[in-house]
Formats: sequence, structure tokens, C-alpha cells
Amino acid sequence: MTKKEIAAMSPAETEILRIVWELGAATVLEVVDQLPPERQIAYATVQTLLRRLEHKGYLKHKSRGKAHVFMASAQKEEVISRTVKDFLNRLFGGDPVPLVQYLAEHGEITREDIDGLKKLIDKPKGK
Amino acid sequence: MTKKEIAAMSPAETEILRIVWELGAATVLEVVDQLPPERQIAYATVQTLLRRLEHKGYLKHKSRGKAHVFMASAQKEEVISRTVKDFLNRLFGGDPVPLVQYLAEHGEITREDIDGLKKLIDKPKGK
DNA sequence: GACATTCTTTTACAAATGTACGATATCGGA
DNA sequence: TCCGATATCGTACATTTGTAAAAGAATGTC
Repeated sequence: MTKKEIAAMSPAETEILRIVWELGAATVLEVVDQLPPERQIAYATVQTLLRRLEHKGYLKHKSRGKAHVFMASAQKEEVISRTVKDFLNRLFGGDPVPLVQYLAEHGEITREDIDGLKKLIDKPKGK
Repeated sequence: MTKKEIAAMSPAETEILRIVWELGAATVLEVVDQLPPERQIAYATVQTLLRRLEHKGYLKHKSRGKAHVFMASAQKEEVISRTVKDFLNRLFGGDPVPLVQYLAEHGEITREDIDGLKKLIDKPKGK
């Protein structure tokens, strides 16, 4: 039971967490800069979301000068797993096929992507 | 602007909406019965969620005896599209490949599923 | 050292969410 | 027609979420 009961993150928090993951480590400002231009959101708001993510255990931070640099604390893989599974349950009753089907039908994934996937599946666990 | 600005549904609402979709049409009780046993949730709560979904425009209802029978009002395809897209944006920055990759790696989709997908992609738009 | 600048901390607050009780209405019987 | 069973409706309410301003602290600059 080393399972750390980590509180679920909200949609807005997820959005921010993803960016920190992408950047590896980032200050508030760096996260803000990474947001798409159409996403209007104040510096202070991002700051709040980062703080909440830290409280919930998704992030930790250290200081660089006067600024805080945030970085992942919880295991990304684990978090993604939980999140995807939850999403799948709610919208598709747990069945992933309709989801992937949707992505395929709407041109979100290409034939090349699929060929890549096949390889993934064929090699059981290898890196 | 025939785009109906329909308010986003919350996670709990999504869970309920999916069940109505699955059943085609259902009373409160039927939805409750369809929920997994481990999902502890009162009849009245499901009722509230159905009511809210109706207000938001996802459902409509007619009466059968004294009971209300709920059924889809908004286009399912459309709703799923919006929801998946939003999810993808928040957790993966919009790129569907990592999501599908995750599903493949965790045995959520099989080689057979993938073969099926290939066919889907190859036939452009045909029913 | 005083200032402007740049950050963090504190605090706020309306709206949405999850959850559900109690009052009321309705229906099928005895 | 009165009763019990079933449903809906109205209401409630603590939290969480999304959003952010305001106040306080650290820094580099003349």
C-alpha cells in the first residue's frame, strides 16, 4: 500500500501540469509563456494553479533566485495512467476502442502512427 | 452561428450521460441500476445530474406514467468530439499519438483492434 | 540606501460540482 | 376513495474550481 492517495487534478490544473512536464522544470512566467496565445489567463491564476498542484502532490519546487522553479513530483506515467483510465470510464465506460476509433475516423492519427503502434504491441515490454 | 453554445459537462455528468447514451432512453432508476456496484451514489443525486444535463441541453425527457424517461438531445458525435478534443488538449497538448501509444503499451488495445483501425483510415469517409 | 521591478503570499469570491434530504405529486390497488 | 409506493421538485450545502487583485518580500540599479 505504498499507493499515495493523491487528490485528482481539475481540468485547469491538468493543463498547467502538462506544461511543466513538457518543460521539465519551469517558473510561473515560463509556464505562462508556454500557454497558447488564445488562452487568456493571468499570471496570478497560473501561480495559484501551480501552488494547488504542489499541495496535491503533483509538483514540488526549489528556488532559483527569488523565483520558484516547479517540477514534477508524482510519477508522470502513473498520473497519466489514472487520468486516462478515469476519462475512459466516464465517457466510454472503460472501453478504449471507441476512443481510438474516433481518433482514427477524424484523421487525428495517421496510417503511419498505426504502423508504429503495431510495433509497440508486438514487442511486449522491451524498451 | 447555428453553433449551439452548450455548457461543458462535469465529470460526474459525463458518467451519467454515457449511460443514457448506452441505454438509448432511461429513467432515473434505470440509470442507477446501470452504474457499477462500487459506485455509491444516491438516487436523488443521479436525478440531479440528469436534471442538470437536461438544463445544459444534453438531454430531454418525456413522461412514461409518472416517471421521466431521459434521452439524448444534443448530438452524441458532436459532444464526444468536443470532449475528446478538450481532454487531448489538456493532458497531451492536443497530440493524440501519446494517448494511443499509452493505450497500446498498456494492453488496452490489441493487434486486432489496430487492424480494424487501419481499415477505418483507409476508407476515407464511407459509411 | 532608496526605488522600481519582479516574485511570492495572502486573501477573495462567484460559480460549478457532488451529494442528497424532505416535501409534494401521482399511480395502482383494496 | 384512501393508502402505500414511487417519482419528481425544490432546496440545501460544503467543497472545489477558475480567476485574480492586493499586500509583502527579495533584487538589481543609480
